Formats: sequence, C-alpha cells, structure tokens
Amino acid sequence: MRAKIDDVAKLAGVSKTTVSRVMNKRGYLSDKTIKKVHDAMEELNYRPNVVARQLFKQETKLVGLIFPTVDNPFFGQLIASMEKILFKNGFKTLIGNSMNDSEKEKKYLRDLMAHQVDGLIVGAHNQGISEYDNANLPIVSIDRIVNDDIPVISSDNYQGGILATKLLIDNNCKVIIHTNGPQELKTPAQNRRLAYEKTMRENGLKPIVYTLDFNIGYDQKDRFFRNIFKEHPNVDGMFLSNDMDAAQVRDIASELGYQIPNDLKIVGYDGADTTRILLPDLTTIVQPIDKMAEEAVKMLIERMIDNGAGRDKVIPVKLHRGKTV
Amino acid sequence: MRAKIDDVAKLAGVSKTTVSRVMNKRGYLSDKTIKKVHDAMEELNYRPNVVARQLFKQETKLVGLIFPTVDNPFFGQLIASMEKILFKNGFKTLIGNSMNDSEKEKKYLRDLMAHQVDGLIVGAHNQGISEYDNANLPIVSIDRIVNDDIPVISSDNYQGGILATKLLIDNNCKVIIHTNGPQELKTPAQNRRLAYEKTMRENGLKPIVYTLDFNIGYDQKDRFFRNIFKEHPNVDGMFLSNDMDAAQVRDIASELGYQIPNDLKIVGYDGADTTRILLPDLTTIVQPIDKMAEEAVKMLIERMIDNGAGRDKVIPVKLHRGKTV
DNA sequence: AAAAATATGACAACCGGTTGACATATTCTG
DNA sequence: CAGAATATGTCAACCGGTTGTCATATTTTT
Repeated sequence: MRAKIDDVAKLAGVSKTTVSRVMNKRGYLSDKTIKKVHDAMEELNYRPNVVARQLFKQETKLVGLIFPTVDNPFFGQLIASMEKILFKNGFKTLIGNSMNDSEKEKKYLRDLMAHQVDGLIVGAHNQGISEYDNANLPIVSIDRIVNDDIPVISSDNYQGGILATKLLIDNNCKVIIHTNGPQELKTPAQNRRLAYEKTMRENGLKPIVYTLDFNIGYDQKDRFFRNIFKEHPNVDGMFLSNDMDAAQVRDIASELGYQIPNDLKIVGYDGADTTRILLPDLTTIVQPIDKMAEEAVKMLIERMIDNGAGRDKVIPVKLHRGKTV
Repeated sequence: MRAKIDDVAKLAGVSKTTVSRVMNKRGYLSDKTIKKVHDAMEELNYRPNVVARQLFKQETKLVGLIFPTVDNPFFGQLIASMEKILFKNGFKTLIGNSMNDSEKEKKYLRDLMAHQVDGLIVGAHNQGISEYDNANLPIVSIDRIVNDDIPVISSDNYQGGILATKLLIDNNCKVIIHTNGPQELKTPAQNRRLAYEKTMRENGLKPIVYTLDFNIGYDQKDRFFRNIFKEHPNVDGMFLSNDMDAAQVRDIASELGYQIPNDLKIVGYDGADTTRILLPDLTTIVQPIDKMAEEAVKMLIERMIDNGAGRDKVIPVKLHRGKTV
C-alpha cells in the first residue's frame, strides 16, 4: 500500500496539517520540522496523491492537446515542443489524436473536460463542433478557426503563399498548380491559396487550385496526384500544402519522366526538422513550429490567469532553398 | 458553475444515489427513472467529475507513456498507435518526452505516479533508474530492458541484423560498417550488432562498429559520419541504426562523391510509415510498429488485470527493398 | 395471501489531501 | 516583561462522486 499523508505525519512525529504545510510551504515552519518531514517522506517513498489534491483545489495541472495525429513531422514537432514547454510550466500533457474524425474529436473534448483539464490547445481539422462554444475553459487553437472566443496561433500563411508563388514565378514557371485543404474548413492555411491566387493574377497567370483532404491515405493521394499530371501535363511548378505531399509528388513526377527542377519545380510547406533532415533538398516554406508552440502555451497560460481575450497571433515564415526549384 | 450530481438529482426529482446508480448501472432501475435522469443530465450538460470518481475508485483510466520524443517517425507512429488502442480501451494517454535525460525521466516517472496513472509504457533510453523497481505499478517496456519484472516488447532485432548484413554481403559489399547505440545501454537493439558481427565473421569479413548516442544533434552527427568516411574511405556498405541516420549518411556520401548504390550501399532501420513516404527509395528493415504498439497495450492491460508475469515478446521484422542497395 | 423481486430514498462513511478556525507554546523584539 | 512573531497541534469541513446499509413501497410470482 502506498504511503499517505497520515503515515508521513506519524513517522515524522508531527500532525497531518504540518505535513501539508511543509508540502505547500504555508504558515510558520522551523527548519527542523521541515527536515523531519522530508526525511519521513523520503523513507516512506511518499508521493502525495495528486488526485485528492486536484479534487480539493479544483485544478489538475493537466492540459489536453487535440490534434489530428502525433505521427506526422509537423504535428509531432509541434506537440513535442508544446509538451516540453508545458512541462516546464508544471503541466502534464494529455493527448488526443482526433484523426480528422469529428466524433472522435467530440469524444476527446468531452472526456478531457471530464478529466478536469485546466486548459486545451486544439488543432484538429474538423468543423462545427459546437461543444467548444460552451466549454467554459481556457482554449487556444493552432492553425484552426474554431469560434470567436478562441484565439488562433498560426504562421503567416499569406506571406508563405506569396513567397512560394513568387519563387516559382521568378524561376519562370508558367503553369503553377497549388493544392490546399477544403475551403469549407476554416483554417488560416486558406490564406496561402488567397496569396497564391492574387500573386498569380498579378503576374498574368491563371491560378489552378486542387483541393484535397488532409486525411486521405497514401494510395488515394497517389491517384489524386497522378490525375493532376494527367489533367495538366504541361505543369512546370507546384506549390503543395505540405512536405509529405511534396515528397510524394516529386516521386510521382520523376517516375513520369519530369526532371526536377528542370521540367518541374516543387515547393513544399511546413519545413519540420524531421523533413529537413530526411529531405534537405526539398524547397519549402518553413513554419516556425517551435515558436508557434511557445506562443500557444504562453497564450493559454495567460488565459488561465486573467481569462483575458488574447488575440490571434501570426508569426512570420521563411523560405528554405533546397534543390527542387 | 458546472453542474454536479446533486443538481441532476434535484432536477430529475430523484436522489443522488439514484443518479449514481443510473450512471453506474447498478441495482434496480425503472426505464422511467433512467430517462428522467438522462434528460436532466442532458439539460444541465452534466459531466461527472472524473477526479472525484478517481479518488474513490482508486483508478484513473490514465496510462503514462515515457519515450524520448514524439517528434520522430518511429516514436511518433508508435505513440500514435498506442494512444489509439488505449483510447479504444477506455484509457487516456499522458505523454512524457524524456529526451534521453535521466533526470527528466525520473521526474516524469514520479509525476505520473503521483497522478495515479493505472499503468505505464516506457521506452526512454536511459539506464539505471531504480525508481522503476519499486514503482508497484503495471509497466511494460518497448525496446528497452528496465529490470527483471518489466516485460519487453521488441521487434526481432537479431533477425533484422542478419537480414541487413546478409543483404549487403550478398550484394558484394566487403567493407561494411554498422552503427549502433552505446553498449552500456541495455536494449534489444544491441542484438542487431551481435547478428551483424556474427554474420560478418561467418563470411570472413571484419565487423566495424561505430557507437553513437541517440540523442546527439544533427551537426554533431554530421561530424561523426564524416569521420567514418575519413577513417574508412573504402567503405562499400553501411547498416545504420535508424532511417534518419541513413538519410543523413546518404546525403553526406553523395556529397563526398560516392555513387549510391554503386559505390556504397545503405540499409536503414525502422521503416516507419512517414519515412517510407518521404524516402521510398531507402532500403531498410521495417519494424512492425503498429503490431508492437498493439502487443504493448495488450500486455499492459493483462498486467493490470491479473498482475500476471507476461513475458518478453519478439515480433518479426521484414525487409523493404528500396534503391540504396 | 404470503413470499420474492423490483424500485427508490435517506444517510453516512469513504477516497486523500487542503484549509480555516482556534488553541497553545516557544522565541524574539522593543 | 508585555506583546508580537514564530511554530505546531487538534478538529472539522470540504472537494464530488461511490457504495453499503437499512427502510419502505410497489409489483410480480407462487
């Protein structure tokens, strides 16, 4: 049986209250008593039952993260980074991989609330989950517009869209295709499309946008991309919505006989550390993932304290010059 | 203020006990009462406070995962997979990214225990953390030998070592270098080295093993690998400890003028889905990551129930023929 | 009609800490 | 030396559910 506060009190020869005081550093305490208590805790290998404390304090020091999946270079780095910062601030992290399944996301939301998490950071790609509206909980979102009350942290997608499109145009591409997520999905990533379309038009070029779900599998994407090449065999520039897609497109294009970057130039998006290591040659727009994680946690903690508004935050991106342009 | 059980009881016109009975499906209950209670819960948007329940039941339905980091194709997939299965079994997942820092791992272990997790699955790469010995908690380990009481799930590293080495030898490599983690670190991955050494000797070749820490950074690894090429410019085969390293080595080798696979053949390890998508050409030994996740969770749940021994489990690997051999 | 099964309520103890109120004793300060 | 500051104790309420005991009332079964 695990030791409890009474056991410690008994062994240290003090009262339960004093032990609690030592743990919480409240009231007057002599060094001698503090030492006695610590020794007793040590000897019994005592760990306060956080659950009991949670119940009384009405705070759990738990933060829930709801994202599509941790198994992805972008989200993996984002989540690892947030977890690290949360840990530093005394929070533990509960994860929920919602896998772009609204039902699962709702269930996670309910469950995490039942677990009395002190706050949530969300970035799942689902729409219209009304439960967020009356969650009555500090929430911060990353790259996803949930509702008016929830501040959104994102990188400068518009700037990223301009950077990528300009780069392709400056390198003499004429038929440039852009892929993005569904427009119904309210996400700042749509700003890339807007920037792309505007930049194309300003340069007298016709925007060609293909929409693809984030959550379709590898084989389905394969068919999707091959279809693009069938419909636009003369494509000479592509601006993809993420690096994994860019890698896949590059492989398909090579297989179809396109020389990269001579016949076809490719720009990816995200620039997570892992992809940068695995594919250093891929030209991509680098999102400041760690910085986004930092801002998200910072904003969440602010909201926990003063319940303040905390408005949307946009962080600049930068270009990584690889060899695919 | 969030609704509590008394509010539901009042609204439904029943007693607190009855509400609890409805929630836990205990005792005799009429359909009418059940409906009344459910309606009241609905109306108040009632969510039972899991913390209170946890305190009484002495069970949290939380499982802690302690791994180096979620930001890695192998661990990312492993963790995502485990989380999914745990969720299906009614557990929530608390993550700890120990980053190969013993102190951090100890802190996580303590904290997670304080949080009263019902079980732990660990795979962090640290040695001699004695706290595990008297954790008095169901624990399962992945790819890491912690102590005699904790069962280890791993893929067949010995078989993987043979597969990789044989492949290189069969393709006429003579100077084959293998990299692995520190030998002090008790992990089944050392079996790859044993298999490599044995296979090399059986074929009259001299084993050359380089040891590198998992946790050193990109630049440090760069120097490390370049040094290998300096010391063994005639190397014609390499069997790396993971795919990220293999990718890095491939880039360095290309830069140094080696033609791959003509001058130099490379075999990686892990074969996570993400790396397979990003680097389909990389020849690698594929670990059955999802299967390992499944077995780990299964064994943990078994241990929770009957506290049974549950012995080590080894799962076969397979070869992915890319184009680097 | 008696016995058994079903349905519900009231009450209190319990899980393991935290905290406020109050009491008492020792030590320090002016 | 009185009063303040320091140090510790006892006690009980509290956080929000769960559960066992006992009581009572209504149905169903034999």
